[in-house]
Amino acid sequence: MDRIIMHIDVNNAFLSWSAIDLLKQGAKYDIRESYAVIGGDEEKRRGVVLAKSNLCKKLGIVTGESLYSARKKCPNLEIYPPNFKVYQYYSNKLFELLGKYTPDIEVFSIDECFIDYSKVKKLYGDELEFAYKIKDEIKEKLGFTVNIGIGNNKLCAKMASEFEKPDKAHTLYMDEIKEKMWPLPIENLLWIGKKTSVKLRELNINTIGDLANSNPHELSKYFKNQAIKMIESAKGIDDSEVITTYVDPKGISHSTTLPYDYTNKDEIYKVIGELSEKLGISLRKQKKYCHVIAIIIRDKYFHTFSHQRRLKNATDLNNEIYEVAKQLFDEAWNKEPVRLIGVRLDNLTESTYHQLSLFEDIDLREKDKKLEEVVDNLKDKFGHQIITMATLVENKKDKKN
DNA sequence: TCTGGGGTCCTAGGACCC
DNA sequence: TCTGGGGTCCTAGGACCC
Repeated sequence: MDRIIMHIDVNNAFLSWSAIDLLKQGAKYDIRESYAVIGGDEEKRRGVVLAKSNLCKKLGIVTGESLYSARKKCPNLEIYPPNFKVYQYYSNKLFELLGKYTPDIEVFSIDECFIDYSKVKKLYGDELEFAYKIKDEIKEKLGFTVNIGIGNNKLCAKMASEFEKPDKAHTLYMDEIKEKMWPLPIENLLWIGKKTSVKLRELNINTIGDLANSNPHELSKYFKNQAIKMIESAKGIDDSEVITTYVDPKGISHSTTLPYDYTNKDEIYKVIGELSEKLGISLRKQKKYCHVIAIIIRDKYFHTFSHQRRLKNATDLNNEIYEVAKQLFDEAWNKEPVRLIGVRLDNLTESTYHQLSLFEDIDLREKDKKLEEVVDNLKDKFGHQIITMATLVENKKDKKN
């Protein structure tokens, strides 16, 4: 039997959710109806568009572009800061509402999910009617609009939700692919980004239909193994499952764009310390250990590179992460001023017994671990500012003196 | 006052082993 | 006295998604 999959996608999520929140706080008008974007702090050099209103979209403003460039397209642009607590609140509300109808939901991101409707069709009947009902219920109860796409697999459902926006439901069944998907420009196809679309257009493949009908052998010359997958996508083929259970992350990372380019090693170490500490806390919260630590550096020329190392012994301790990350930084740094610094933990595993290296002091390690657990608890109770790693405290002392 | 932050997956090349 | 070949693990980088 054919599967029926739904993709639910909040229209301009961050902007819509901020709009509702601002109205609640007594705002005079709805920023969804004006030339507004949600954007990062330009003073901190995080000035990019995170979400835009439909009016801004019409002016060609896209997510991810700099506010500087967005303002050129719209001189009176209104810029609002993101509020992630509010976003998480409305995201939860959305998934709660959907959860009343079926537990078979794959949360794909903060504002998107898939539903395997095949499993509940007997209960709720025709999928398109159901989609309309749900989207109206969301609008009425939560105050924002969604698009719903329906297809025989996740790919088609997601493609369908991208059709006309906002506040719409669309179908893209297998027998509608030719008519509804093939005329679209190649850029619209999922997994075909900027780089790939440029190459495809050079090969005179301009629409999704062109790609679907291209010669796999010929295309393999340019895209190797990816070619087959690309053509399958263009034909609307996708057998990936809706995954309704929680999937552990394979790695975690934190990174930060610095308020100005850093050249002083101690200043950079301090940031690495803060990032390591955050990572250590979330690692211990998840009861995980990491086997690989990486440092990510972006220099003032926007050149981004990384350096990683597999550990002999997996760790979940701030200080061990910090020490390795610092070392990796020293090995990788090209001495150019640093714009962004990041730390990433990979190859996460469930708590594994710690294999002691020959000269390691087991008591010392146990003490470290106990200490960090105590600190975690204190932070939960009193907030983050209360305790920082010894090195950070020392840095602060140095500054005072 | 140009260009966020957090992920996943894939590929290529080198090291190492049999 | 002229260079195998397959498999696995590891690292770096790139492309894509939200």
